[in-house]
Amino acid sequence: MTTQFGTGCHLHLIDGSAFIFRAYHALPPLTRKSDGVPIGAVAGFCNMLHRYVEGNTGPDAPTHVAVIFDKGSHTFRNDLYDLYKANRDAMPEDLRPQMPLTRRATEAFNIACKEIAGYEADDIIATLAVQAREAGGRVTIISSDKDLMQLVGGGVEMLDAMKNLRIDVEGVEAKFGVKPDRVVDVQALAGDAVDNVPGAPGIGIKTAALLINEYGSLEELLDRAEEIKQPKRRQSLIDNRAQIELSKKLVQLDCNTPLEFTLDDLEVRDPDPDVLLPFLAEMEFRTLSRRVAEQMGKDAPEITEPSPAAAVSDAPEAPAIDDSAYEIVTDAAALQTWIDRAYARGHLALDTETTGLDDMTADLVGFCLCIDAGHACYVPVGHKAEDGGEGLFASDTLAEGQMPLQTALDMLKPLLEDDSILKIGQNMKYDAKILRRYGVTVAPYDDTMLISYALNAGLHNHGMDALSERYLGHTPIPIKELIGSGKSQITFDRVAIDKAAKYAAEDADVTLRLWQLLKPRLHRERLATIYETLERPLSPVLAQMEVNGIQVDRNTLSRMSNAFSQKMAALEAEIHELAGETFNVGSPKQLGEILFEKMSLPGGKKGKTGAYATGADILEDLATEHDLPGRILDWRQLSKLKSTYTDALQEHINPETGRVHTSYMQTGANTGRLSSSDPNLQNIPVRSEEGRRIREAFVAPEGKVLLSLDYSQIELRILAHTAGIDALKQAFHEGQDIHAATASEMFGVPLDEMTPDVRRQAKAINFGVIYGISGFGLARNLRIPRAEAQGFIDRYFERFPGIREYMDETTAFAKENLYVETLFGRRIHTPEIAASGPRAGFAKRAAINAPIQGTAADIIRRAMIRMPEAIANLPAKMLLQVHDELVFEVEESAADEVAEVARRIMENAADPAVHIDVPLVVDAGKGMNWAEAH
DNA sequence: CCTGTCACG
DNA sequence: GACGTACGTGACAGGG
Repeated sequence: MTTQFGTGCHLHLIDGSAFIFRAYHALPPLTRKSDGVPIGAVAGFCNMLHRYVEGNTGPDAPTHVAVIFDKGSHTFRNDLYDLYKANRDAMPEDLRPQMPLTRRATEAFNIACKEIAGYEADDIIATLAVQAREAGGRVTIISSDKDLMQLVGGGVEMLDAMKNLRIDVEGVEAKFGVKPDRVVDVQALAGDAVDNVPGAPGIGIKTAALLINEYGSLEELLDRAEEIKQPKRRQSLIDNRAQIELSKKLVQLDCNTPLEFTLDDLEVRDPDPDVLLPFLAEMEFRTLSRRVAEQMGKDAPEITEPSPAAAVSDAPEAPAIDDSAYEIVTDAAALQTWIDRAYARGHLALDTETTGLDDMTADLVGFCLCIDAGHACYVPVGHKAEDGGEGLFASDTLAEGQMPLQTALDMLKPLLEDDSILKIGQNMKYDAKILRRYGVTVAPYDDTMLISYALNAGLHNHGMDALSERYLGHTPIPIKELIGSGKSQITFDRVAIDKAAKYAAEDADVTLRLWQLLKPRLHRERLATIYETLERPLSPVLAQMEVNGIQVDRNTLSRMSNAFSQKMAALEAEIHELAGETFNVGSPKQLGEILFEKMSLPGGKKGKTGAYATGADILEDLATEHDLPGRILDWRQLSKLKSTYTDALQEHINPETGRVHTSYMQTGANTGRLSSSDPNLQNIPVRSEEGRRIREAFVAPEGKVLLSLDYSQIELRILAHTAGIDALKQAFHEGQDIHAATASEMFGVPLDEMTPDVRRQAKAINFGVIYGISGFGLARNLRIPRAEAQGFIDRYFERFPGIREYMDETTAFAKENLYVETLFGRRIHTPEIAASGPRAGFAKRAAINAPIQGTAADIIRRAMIRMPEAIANLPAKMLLQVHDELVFEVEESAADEVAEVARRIMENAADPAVHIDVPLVVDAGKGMNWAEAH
């Protein structure tokens, strides 16, 4: 029995997003008990819907109702104005996964649930409201969004559900000073900070209303702007005409949204207990389930309390990992089935297969999707036909039985970019960068590697094979079985499709299972905040930095290589002369024999392998005995610079971009530091004059400069704060030279009488403290007798007793918990702390160092995560991170402004999560190259 | 593949 | 009382 919508009908239109955000902010971050999935917003949303349904009685009750949602963040307004809503904060990470659940909740309450890609909920509401009004019905829009006020009148009203306040034509006039049909004109003039609608500068709602009422309409006003008496207003309108007209287009709701349903489809329906109660049970809403069941005269559904044992078990039952349910997708219809399944589920595991390991150059060979454990599909798109040949003779034509690449991309793109669909990957930065090159921006995504790192840094590696073996008891197919290794290695596009499919599908399957297992642990182990604030959001930032790359001048490097070659040849001749024979200068073994056997120099010590140690410290000691060790040191320095830097860096210049693109490993260091490889741009020389010149090859393009900002003494500042050392804190507050201040405090030398040597010793002690000082280590570093070094340490602890306390407390904490924590709560596991013997010493020092190094790492991560938004409207790119330094490439004219913006972000990066008792100071430099900027 | 060496923070 | 020690990384060359 359906009623044709018309006179006497009453349509309720609920602004779904407003409900969700209200629910999200009203409730604490609740999680579902059984698996830790965040569920607070869904709970609030359901309560609001329930209360709403309950209140719908009496003569004013709706005959038709719909909840309208936004879909995706990109709408036609973004095409009009790319900054539209650009100042909105990103959706909180724990809210994203709840979005699809709110749709399911609406359907469970048997309320029509509508959204249309590319349109805001407001446009759909506008279209429906106009249709209903034209059909002679009444409309109530349940929202307090002022953008909807333009719709009020002629039977359309708004209802602020929270304040239970009806807004009619008079209400709109009270708010905007004009009738609803002129609201857009006022908004166009006044602009809107929330939505980033520009409007006319200097004109607010009051003035706008005044002008519109005087001239009748915005168009009339703009045409007759010259007549305005107030010079400021007149000028603003004349100067900003285009911007005002654009603003009007942005605030004007679209009443002609293409709808695939009619008003009749929105008729009020009673909830079906067999749908609603199971849903509430699935969400584990105990109170609401009971209440709803009671009202419906049904038994409350059973919600089992997860047993504590189940909560800590790492291996829930899942189907065995085998390839029986892996499917090769070769046509659009089959792919669409998988895409539909992903939409229904709200998440999917994704894996890409490519021709290589370098995500800047590798080509796509196939995609893999997994939605339920054990069920995965492989979509081959780039496999080459077999023809028996290899290398030059290998076929370049595509193999049969694949989807056209572009078709697959076009179909997958909306899914992979959909805000409400979570993508899951293992090391997703790689896949995201590959897909980015094909025009697909994967978001939002979870990364099992990063989840594992947040949970278990220090316990094990976070590669897929290690995780699969440890948590699933399954050894994935080694890639070597497909592509071989060494000289005969082939690229993935030469692998037969059926074999590739098994490998790829297994990877996606394993990834999904790991996610199902590890993700809930984040909440259970109270590490969700670490993952959500320090890991997940950093990944796309790093991806962008890697894509940016840094320009490296090949000629500079090449010239340096030649110069090094010549000097090395001269040194080599000299070395052979001094040794009395020719030998391989680069062989420590041969060198040791020459120094300690042939020449019988003192101090020859053999290591584990029976070879003499010939490290720099030993050669430096020997340099007083003979000329040879010094020449070896010089040769080694040049050899290092040439092989690792001036030669190798040239090989890393990307031919397409002319730049060097490093790869950052987010899980590379246990403490939270990043590591950099291929090439490592975190160890470019700087300490020696000769080495520093290599930084001259890192340049800015014409018209731009490099900007380098680095934290000054960040680890010592963190130590002063965490250990609560008042003398050090005060020194930092007063901006003193911290090493000199330490020396003064320790040795009683007034600051103005400080000698460089005493300061140097204090500096070594300060570093020693951060590393977990030992008399032996300090003695070796300072080249002083061990007793003397121990004396320094004793005196240091006497002057700063808080440091010893910090060390004792930290090691005690580590022994108790087998991990230590940064100020932000990042956990670094220290299982070795329980060991005995020399290993315990290592573990103890690592445990002392980790919270300090790790807190510094957390701080710069926070700065990096905030940086893209801070510099979004500046001509600047963030290129590199070197632990306490960030390097930017900036248009010359904006360099100083960017420096100040970035400095502010870096200096305040700990706030508001942690208040550091000591100011964080950032030094900035700029120049044509990295040497000048640093 | 492992070890020694050395570049960085 | 002896032992071996500064913390965290990655790249390269030599040598088995």
